[in-house]
Amino acid sequence: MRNSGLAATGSQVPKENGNGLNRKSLLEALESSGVRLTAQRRALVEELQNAEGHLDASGLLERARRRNASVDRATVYRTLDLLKKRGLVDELDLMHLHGEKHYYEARTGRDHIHLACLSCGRIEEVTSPLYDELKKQIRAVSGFAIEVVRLEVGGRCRVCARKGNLKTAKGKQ
Amino acid sequence: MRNSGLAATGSQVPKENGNGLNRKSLLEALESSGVRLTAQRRALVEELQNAEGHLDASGLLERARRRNASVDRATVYRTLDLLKKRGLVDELDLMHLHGEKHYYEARTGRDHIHLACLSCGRIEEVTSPLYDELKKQIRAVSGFAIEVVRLEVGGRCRVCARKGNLKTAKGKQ
DNA sequence: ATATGTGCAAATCTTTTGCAAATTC
DNA sequence: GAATTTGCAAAAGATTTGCACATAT
Repeated sequence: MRNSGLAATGSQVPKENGNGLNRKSLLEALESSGVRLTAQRRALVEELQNAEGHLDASGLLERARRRNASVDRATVYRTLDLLKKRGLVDELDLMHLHGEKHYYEARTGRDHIHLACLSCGRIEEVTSPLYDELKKQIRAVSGFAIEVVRLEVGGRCRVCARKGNLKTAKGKQ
Repeated sequence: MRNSGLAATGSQVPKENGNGLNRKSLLEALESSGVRLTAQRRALVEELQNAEGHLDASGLLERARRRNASVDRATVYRTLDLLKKRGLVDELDLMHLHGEKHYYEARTGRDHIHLACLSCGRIEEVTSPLYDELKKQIRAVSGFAIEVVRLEVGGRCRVCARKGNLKTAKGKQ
């Protein structure tokens, strides 16, 4: 079970941006498909791209407002829509650990699995060849043309499991 | 890739209730863990158990009201909370095909994957040994004590993919 | 008698929408 | 100048909460 190809990274750490696994940046992907962006939208896309970890709409709004205080949340949602329609971001719930909001992340690397600790709220990410294989199998057997896949796990992280922590992370962040 | 152990069922068909794969009913699970239910809650649990396919909160409310017209939605949500806390239901989003509501299903069988067709809205379910293996691997490598897992796929079903259908299922149901 | 569950109404939270003004092509 | 984008305010949709009353132990 060791050395299975599965790789894990904590999410407090900046996302690996530009290592061998990654494809294009969001901006590159948009431009190369002929989408013209306003300055406003470019700024939003950049913030999302540069974010460490997962951003929700209001987090993205907050960051965008540091550049331009007059950005409105409607613009954030409309820009996220644009990215979603093009399959450039993944939309996550992180097991509703912090209410109903959605989290977004640039889809510029390899698909990964999100693990949410129900005790401490920590989010971990893992990739696995088995995951890719499973997707292939689903495609083959169901005939589905897969466009998005989301695998989320809830439980207790190694540390909390050892401490015997209760589930308490459900409070608002 | 054939005969891989992966099994698929369309969700218009009643859930397999009582075949070899299933564990206990929700009621059995609750009673055997010493939970006492009011008539109201028992009715809700039964409706959820008997539902074909996936129910959202208002669907559950509607069914419950056929028995007792005075049930309130708050009671539905409170009962669902009870079940969630005990890990007896799975909470799904079905790729937000119909807005932000959640869908619930009794967790009395084997974990399965949900495939949502973004064109026609059809939901299919598949199980796969690979899925179980992947969960085992995640557990082994991350150290997570896994309590819930949710794998959702969005795309176009075999029929819509063949027809070249566009994505249109996003309208409210 | 004490604790728990229920209905009702209001509140909350996130996301979406209509519209007029501003910006872009 | 026609089409798209923006901010603002209001609306919408799902879920949660406070509270007085009802039910259960």
